Amino acid sequence: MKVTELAKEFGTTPDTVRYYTRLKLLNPAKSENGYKYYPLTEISRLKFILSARHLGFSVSDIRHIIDEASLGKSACPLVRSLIKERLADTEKQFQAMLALRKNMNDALAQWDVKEDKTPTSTMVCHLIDSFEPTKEYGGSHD
Amino acid sequence: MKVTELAKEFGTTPDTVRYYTRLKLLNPAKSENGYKYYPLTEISRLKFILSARHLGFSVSDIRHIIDEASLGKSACPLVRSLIKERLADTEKQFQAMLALRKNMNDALAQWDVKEDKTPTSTMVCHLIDSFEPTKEYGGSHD
DNA sequence: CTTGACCTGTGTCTTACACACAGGTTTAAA
DNA sequence: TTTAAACCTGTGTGTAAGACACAGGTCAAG
Repeated sequence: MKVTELAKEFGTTPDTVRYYTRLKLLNPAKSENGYKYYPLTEISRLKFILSARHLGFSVSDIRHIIDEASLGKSACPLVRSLIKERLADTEKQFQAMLALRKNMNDALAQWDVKEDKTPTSTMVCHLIDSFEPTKEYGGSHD
Repeated sequence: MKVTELAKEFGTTPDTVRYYTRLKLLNPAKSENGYKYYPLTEISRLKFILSARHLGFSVSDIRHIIDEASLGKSACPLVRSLIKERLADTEKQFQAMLALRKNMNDALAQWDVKEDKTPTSTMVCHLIDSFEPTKEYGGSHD
């Protein structure tokens, strides 16, 4: 399979396939014309990489996992351990986004009843300057 | 005020202050010794920038807002318009994180009852390979 | 006057690709 | 058969928002 074929097969982009290839996560054969051809092992490896990405693993994680597996060892323990870290990261980001979203919605609501004002030397926009986060609890969890 | 003082005052880092200064969002005076000194107008401008960042505006957005205000015009209409875009972006990312988090939790649960396996030429880790997203509805909203 | 704590600018690094570009290759039509 | 479209190649750069490094200047205290 060639780059674009492969990309389409798995619903990704040629650039992504090239990217992984650049990082040597994929190792295609090169035909005489200079084109890259991906044999079955590389095809299933791409599938693996994409699945792992969908599970929140970073490309660097994936590299470590592949390295482990290529030593003949089971990568499963590493995978189990890594996903817990990534889940914790995701949870943090998720909470941050939750708070951000709330702030944004609160701002929209507050601003609805405020008029526009012209700026001064110390005030670019009073909407933003006067916004208050509507704190519900003092964040003491971090 | 000097860089580090300013950063501490608003709970950010000197690097962040320097970054905004590099982008000319802040325009400190330079004293003879070469140090940067931030007068009151710049101090309140930093406060503005940080508030805007907390509301999900990008640095680029902020630049546009400041540009608008520096023409003497009210930046409020722009601000109202931009935050709606950013809120939509945030909502999208939020939903994506929600789905990711679910996938990760599902994976953890599924894997709990699976044993480790050694890799083969076409399988790096069966945990990842065999993971199924537990789709609840066919995502047809984008 | 020296030590240590601050400051300076500038340059590089990060993530996971997307996009650009100059040029080689293949394919299908003319 | 010529040629033009449609593919492919590697490599280089851009992205967001800073973090970190580094060589060197400056300042307060002992």
